[in-house]
Parts: sequence; structure tokens; C-alpha cells
Amino acid sequence: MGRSQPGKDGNWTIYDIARLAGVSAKTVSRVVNGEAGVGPETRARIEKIIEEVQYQPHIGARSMRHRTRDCLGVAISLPVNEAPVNQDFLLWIFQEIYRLFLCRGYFAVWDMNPPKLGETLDYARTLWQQRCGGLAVIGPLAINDTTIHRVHASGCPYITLGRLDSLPEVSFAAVNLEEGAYVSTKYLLNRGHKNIGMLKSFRGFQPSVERRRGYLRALEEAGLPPTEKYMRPVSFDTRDIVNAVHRLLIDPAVTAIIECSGCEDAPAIREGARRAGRVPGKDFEIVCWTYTSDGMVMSEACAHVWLPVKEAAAEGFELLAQWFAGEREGPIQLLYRPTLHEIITGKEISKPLRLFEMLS
Amino acid sequence: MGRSQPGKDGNWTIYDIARLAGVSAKTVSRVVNGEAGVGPETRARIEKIIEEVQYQPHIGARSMRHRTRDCLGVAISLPVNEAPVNQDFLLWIFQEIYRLFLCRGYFAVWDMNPPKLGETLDYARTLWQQRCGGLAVIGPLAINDTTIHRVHASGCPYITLGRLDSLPEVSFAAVNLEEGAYVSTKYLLNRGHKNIGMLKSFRGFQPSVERRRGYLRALEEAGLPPTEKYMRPVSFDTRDIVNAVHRLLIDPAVTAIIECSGCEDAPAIREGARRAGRVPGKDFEIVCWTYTSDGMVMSEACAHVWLPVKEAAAEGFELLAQWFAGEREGPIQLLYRPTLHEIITGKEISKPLRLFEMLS
DNA sequence: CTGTTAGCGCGTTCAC
DNA sequence: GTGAACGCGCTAACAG
Repeated sequence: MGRSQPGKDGNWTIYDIARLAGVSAKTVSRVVNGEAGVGPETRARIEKIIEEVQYQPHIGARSMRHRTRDCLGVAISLPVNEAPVNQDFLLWIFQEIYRLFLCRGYFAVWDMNPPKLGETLDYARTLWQQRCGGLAVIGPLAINDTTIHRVHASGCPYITLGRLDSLPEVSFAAVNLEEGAYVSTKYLLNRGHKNIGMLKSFRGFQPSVERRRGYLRALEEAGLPPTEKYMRPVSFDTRDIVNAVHRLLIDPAVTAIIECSGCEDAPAIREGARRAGRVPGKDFEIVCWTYTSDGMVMSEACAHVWLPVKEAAAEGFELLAQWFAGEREGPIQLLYRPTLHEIITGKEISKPLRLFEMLS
Repeated sequence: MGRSQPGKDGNWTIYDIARLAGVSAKTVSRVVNGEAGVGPETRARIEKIIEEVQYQPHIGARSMRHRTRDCLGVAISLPVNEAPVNQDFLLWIFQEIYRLFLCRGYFAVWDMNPPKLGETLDYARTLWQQRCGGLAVIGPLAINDTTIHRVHASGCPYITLGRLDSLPEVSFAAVNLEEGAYVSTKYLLNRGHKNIGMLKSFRGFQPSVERRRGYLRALEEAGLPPTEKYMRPVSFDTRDIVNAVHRLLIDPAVTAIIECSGCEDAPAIREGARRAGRVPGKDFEIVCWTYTSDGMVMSEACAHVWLPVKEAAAEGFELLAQWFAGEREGPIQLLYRPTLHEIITGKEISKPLRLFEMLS
């Protein structure tokens, strides 16, 4: 051990190894990077020393010569306490990152607290600071997002979990929410409903735009006027959902609701209906969006629309891993389609906890 | 917008900003780092440009001048597919890291695939490579661990979730497992048992040593010979637990079992007992270790020993955050005590999934 | 208040 | 097959 002393901060440099081996730094560099041009016995001697002192190259110095390619950045596109990210989804993301990147010896840097920069958030600091050579962006993109434009322009491998109108070339793996809203609305129109309420969350974000678009398209096709007033913006707060449902159903004209808030909060819907004196499945009908293929958010719903968000993301991450490894090019453009099920077997799933709710 | 072009790789450097502002690089550096010595209007001008081009300093270049202090490394002390890390625990760890580090604007690099280096594993690559300025080590330490010695010697803030005989000064937040084994054994001795089985997992790791020590101490105090044969090493595999219980109980002399495998796998215990033709609570007695204060692993147990592992870790992470922020010194030495409960109310908890079991 | 110089640890270029 | 010199982007020490 310690055949000499490493640098003052306790870390060995390539020069320390070179000195110990009686060669130049460049030769050590060649060995470390598995390059040719080193005699076998010299190589063996150097490798032995590296092993002995457990030398590891300084990533900072390396990253000054070329972009780091062994670390993926994981970022969230908005502050977590505003994010519709639930515990299960985040753990699931972690699994995917683990399976596709960490397991393969890559590192992953997380940045979950993007600073506000004027109107938008800079969630790609890990990239700008060259901590990583690729980025996975979790969460919905803001309509006026500019960060993703810069990420895209950087040419590095990246993926988002949603499209963005202002950047059609964006790399994404997502579900067609416009179609989800369209089939939901059309289904209810076909059942004779004329005034259909919608719980529309993600205000200011792309998902909100897509829901609106699908809803209006279905109405238009049916020759009905666009009734924006039945699209109620909601937050992820339970009380907000209760109020929104209450307000919608207090209007006797409203005979159906599309629950696409992303909250999967059946009790809140029921409470809102109760306050309005309405009975789901009797007084009015509900179409519920769900994110698991075998789960049911609400047993009273007349139909469920399954959004294969995880399935899209899983394939997206897979492709990102390939892109990251240089086995394919980007961008990734993966659009899964939602499916409407009239009958769902299995038990009702309970409302997932959002990430910030875990915090004491 | 591009008032000039950034470097060829699309990233702005401090020199680009300096050129645009008509000042020297050092002045820009002062502004970026909030140092004094820059005139207010010069500072404003520079800040404006930085904002415009969204300049971010190159972390690699920075880390060559001084140790990175804005990123925590999170490492696992053994390959995840061998790790007794369950889903809930890992998500919980993530929460803590989120709450104490990510929320405060720090980054976190994960390394979950430490390479084997001879006998031991090098789980601190993120540290050696200067990706981070502190380390949280998840998982049990191997008896012959040398990596943690180097981490300790580096002087950086770090924490482990267990002690290590070979390094008494180690920074840790853990539960006294020796005491857990001692009180478990003593309790059963007091109830008249003479031959007490123990499911001892983590072979080759420190927790195993501590369990053994407490077990033997209790026997010794009671004037009984050390019966190592009743301490059965088990893995985290259900079949292994079943077999171990079976083998123990097939011996009629064995009238009690301490379930401290860490598996929380009641069905496996029951199956093992069934195969041996024994009935828990009737033929023999069980003391079960548990990791939640309000949960019960097995209703047939005559006592539960609660190991406040999370509670210890939570306080440990808190102190790590302080150490990381320079608000206190290390090492952290936090030893929580287990508690034996004869009566537990509440429902039985189900066996947690281990991390690798999530993977498809 | 501001600029110059040097050097952090590494990889690249080119010479030996 | 090997090494010397340079420069990556940044900051500490020192000038002015």
C-alpha cells in the first residue's frame, strides 16, 4: 500500500501512477483507456500499480476533453411539490433507470429541484454542467418550455414523456392524449350525452392542450358547439376535484363526466357527486382514465380508457439506452394509443400517493 | 439569443461570457461565484449575458480546483441482485435523499453496480472519480470491506447503515443488532427454552457477526454452552427459509426460533413448521424481528423485536446533510436500540418485495 | 475594482 | 513503443 503518497487531497493522479511505474503519463493513459501502443510487460506493471492503489481517473479532467458518456441525467420538468408524480410511478422510473443504465455500469445523476429561470424552469442543469451525457425528463412539459429546445439542440441522447407543440421533433415516448380525450368524448356522445364535463388538469402544460383538442374535435364531429365551460381545470388536490365535480353536476344539463385528471381519485368523484345530489351510473355517467391495464379506478364508470403511459415509457427508456450506447440515433418518437374498455374485471385500485405527500 | 457562437460543442465557456461582456474571465468567475470585487454595473451586465445565453459553469473544470460539494453519491455496498434491499426501503431512501439533498438544490449520483475488485467491491467510484463530495452507502458492509476504510480516510462526509468491526470510527446510523439478538435470546431463555434456533442471514457481512455475538452472549450468561448448530445461515430466498425452519424444527430439542433473517416472510416460516409437523405458538415459540413500529410480521409470534432501522437512518441522513453543508463535523455515530414487544396490535404485514424481484 | 498567470488531471498531437 | 508539449474551463494567487 501507499508506495508513495498520492496528491495532497488523497487522490492519485495519472502522474503518480506514471512516476511509480517509471513511465510517462501518456503511457498510463493508454493503459487506462485500453489503447494499443504499450508493451505487454509495461502494461502489466502499470495495471498492477493501478490495482494496488486503486487509481481511478478524475472524471472532471476527462470531461474536459470529451463529453461524459457514462452517466445519465434524470430530471423532473417541474418542482416536485407541484408534480403529478406519484410514488409508484417514481419507483417504477427508478427501476427502469436501474435496469437499463445502473445495471450496465452507468451512473445516474438526479436533479429534482430545477431553478426557476424567468418564465420557465431549467431542469437540464446536469447537462449544461456536463455532469452527464444524456437526459431523461420526467413529468409534463410546460407549453412555453424552452429548456427542451436547448436539450434537443445539444444533440445528446434524451427523452421526454410527452410531446410538445412547439417542438415536433422532440424525442418522446408517450400516449396520444388527444385520442384519449376524443374516444372518451365520442363514446359518451354515442350514448346520447350532449353536455359532457371534463376534469382537465395540468393547466399550462402540454397534456392539457391535447385533452382539450380531442374533446373539441369529438364535439365538432358530432356537430355540437364547443362547450369550453364544461372543461374544468383542476389541480391535483382532492378538494379541488370534489369541488369541480360538484360544480359540474349541479348543472342538470350535464349528464356525463370524463375523469382524465390523472388523479385516480374515485372517492373525490363520489363525494363531488354526492354533494350535487347525483348518483353515478344512474343520474349521470363517467368515463375514467386509468394507467394500469388490469386496474379499475372506479367501479361505477361506464367505461375505462387505459393510457399505456408506463408501457410507452418503458420502450422509450429502452431506446434511450440504445441511443446512449451509440447503437442507434435519435430522436425517439413513440406514440402509444389509448384503449377504451367497457368492462373491467378486477378490483378497484386506490388513489396513489403523490411524491410530496410522502414527506413528513 | 446567440449574440456570438458558443464553443464548437455548443457549450458556453467563461471566456465566451467574458468576451461578450468585454471583461476578463476572472471577473465573470467572480460574478458566477458571488464574490466581491466587481462593480455593480459590470456585475449587472455580466449577469444579464449569463441569463441570456443561460451559461452554466463546467462542473468538470470546477472540480479540478476543489472538491465538488454540490452532489451526493448514493452507493450500494453489494450487487443489487444479492442485496436484501426491498422496494419500500429503496423508495424510502429515495425520499430521504430527495427531502434532504435534492430539495435543497443538491444533485445525487447513483451507483448501483459496484465492480468487483478482488475480494471486495468498490462501491465508491463516484467518490474516487470526483463526481461527488459525499457518500451514502446503502446495504450491509462485508466483514472484509476495505472500501469504507478508504472512504473514511478521504475525510469526506459519508454515512453507512451499519457498523464495522474493522473500523470502529466508521460513520454510521444503525440499530444495535447485537442487542437485538441478545434480548431475543434472553427472552426465550426466560420462558424456559434451552435450544433456540436462529435464522441468520447476511453471511459474510457485519450484521451476521452482530447477531451471532448477541445470541452467544445470552447463552453464556445463562450458563448454557454455545450451540452454534442452531444458528442456521440462510439466504433471502424463500425456499431457503422454508428449509432452514424445517431442518431446525425436525429436531425435537428445538423449542423456539428467532426469526431475524430480515426477510419478514411469515408464510415461509409457517411452511417450514408445517413440514416439520410443528405448530407455532403451540409446539414451539417464535420471536420475530420487524422493521416497522406498528406492524407485525407474524401473528403467531410470542414477541416481536422492533429494529428502528429507518428511524436511525433518517436521523443519520439528517446529520449527513448537516455535515455535507459544513454545519457539523463527522463521523456520525448513531446507534439506536431495538425494542421487544410481547403484544402487537394491528394487522400482519406482508412480505416485502426485494428490489430485483421487481425486474421483469 | 479588475486583469494576468499559472496550474488543476487528463487526452491529443506530434515527435522521437 | 513511448514521451513532451499543449490545451480543455475554471479559479487561486498575485499584480496593477
